[in-house]
Amino acid sequence: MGTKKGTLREPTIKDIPQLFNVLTPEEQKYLLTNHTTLRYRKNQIIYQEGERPTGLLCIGSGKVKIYKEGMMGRDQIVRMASGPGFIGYRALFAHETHIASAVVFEPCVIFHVARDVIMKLMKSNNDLCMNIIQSFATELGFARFRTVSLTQKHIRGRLAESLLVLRDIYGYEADGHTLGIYLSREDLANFSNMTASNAIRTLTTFVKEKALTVDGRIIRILDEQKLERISRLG
Amino acid sequence: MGTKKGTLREPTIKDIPQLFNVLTPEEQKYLLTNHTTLRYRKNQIIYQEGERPTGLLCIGSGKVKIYKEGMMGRDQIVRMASGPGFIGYRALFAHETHIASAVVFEPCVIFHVARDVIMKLMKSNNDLCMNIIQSFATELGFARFRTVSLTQKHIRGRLAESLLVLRDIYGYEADGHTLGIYLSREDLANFSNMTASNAIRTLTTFVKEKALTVDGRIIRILDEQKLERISRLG
DNA sequence: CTATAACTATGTTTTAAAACATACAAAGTT
DNA sequence: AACTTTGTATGTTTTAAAACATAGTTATAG
Repeated sequence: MGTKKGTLREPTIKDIPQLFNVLTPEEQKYLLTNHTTLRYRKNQIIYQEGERPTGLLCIGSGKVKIYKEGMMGRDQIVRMASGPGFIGYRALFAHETHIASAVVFEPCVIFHVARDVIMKLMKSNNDLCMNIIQSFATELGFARFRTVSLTQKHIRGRLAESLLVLRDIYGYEADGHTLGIYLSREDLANFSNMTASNAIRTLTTFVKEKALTVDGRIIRILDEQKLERISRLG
Repeated sequence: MGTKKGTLREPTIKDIPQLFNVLTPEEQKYLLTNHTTLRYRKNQIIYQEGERPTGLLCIGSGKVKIYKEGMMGRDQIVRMASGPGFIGYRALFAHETHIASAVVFEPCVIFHVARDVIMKLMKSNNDLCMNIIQSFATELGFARFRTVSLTQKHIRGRLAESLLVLRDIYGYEADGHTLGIYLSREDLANFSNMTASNAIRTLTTFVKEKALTVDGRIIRILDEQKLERISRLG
């Protein structure tokens, strides 16, 4: 659950099991000499809406925010990602431009596997295809689930659910209560389909109801059951 | 564009190009003897939320509504499908239960390819994998796009967009104006994230604005430009 | 062929959430 | 240190959409 892993040693592409572990020794060798390692710092843009993907991107470590620009400059965060996993692969495989932007939230090590290289590997290795299919299936399921929540739940329910989703993705810090991601109120709002004002207000009421405590961007969840109840009924 | 195709002759699994055309003659033979053809009539349930998928389903002909149950029995139509294409494959490849239900909207011929059969074909045929990946990529893109629309656009914009999406999927009848799908006001509402009352009301205003005419479930689009404008700005 | 249910239509009321308006605190710059 | 920017907090107003109410209309079943 912790987020320390990346601080111990820099990850390599071997740390992306859904990519590396299914390859034959031969293919592994090929991949090792045919990828690049990119390092990003906070707020750097990995790719932007409208750009053409050049290959498969794999998060080795770090945290990434993926968002779409909505009406009147109101962003919608469609996904918060962390390693190990793929980003930007939808556009790659749909042969389209990116429909969302990816920006670094916490320093990242990212591996870039050029289109031809990943295609060649996929041609020779079915398990890799199946893993990519699995990623798609999971992500599409999550997208469906969230669409219903974001369109039908009320503000309290949306925010409570978002906090629980963030817990599922990033877990807690060592104390077992502090959310492992430190979003601004605005990002939290953009992840929960509401305005920043309402995110702030609603967080405040959650604090009053003793479901959590807040200290700047540090959110400590005190009562998961209560949040789950709010998420379900709100 | 037309919807007549199915009435001329009953489709076979050969009419699912993304499945059949990429197979070797050998594999085609195997598939031909290892699938079942299912016929459904209006309102029949193909699968339901919570059920476990048993194989890949391909729409040969007909129209299918795929929806998720939301809060307080309010359904959300996540997709309107027609042949040739896959349905229910997300759950199959995610190894999960269905997260949405599929119900027949217009009489369907559907091909069922058992899990083991499709898996075997995918193991031996990469182009098939790539086609399935392509389906996922397209559908995920659509889901993302719709999430932003359904959460951020106002009622008029959502309804206008939904009508244009339905046009893209089902096209027009021979007259070049009549939408090729006849949804109830409630279905239209469930596809546009609004209540039936608001779908009715908003349709009425579109008629007054001469963007379309309505006769029961028959919708004739008169001014696509106007709808596009409403979709963009609303 | 009536009865019952499902669908469509429209007016009225209520409510949730956005928009707007300040204000204060923290962080970063010059 | 003074200044600017950015993020957080709260109160007030406005508005979009839901909820509610009622009624006509069309299907469908007994």
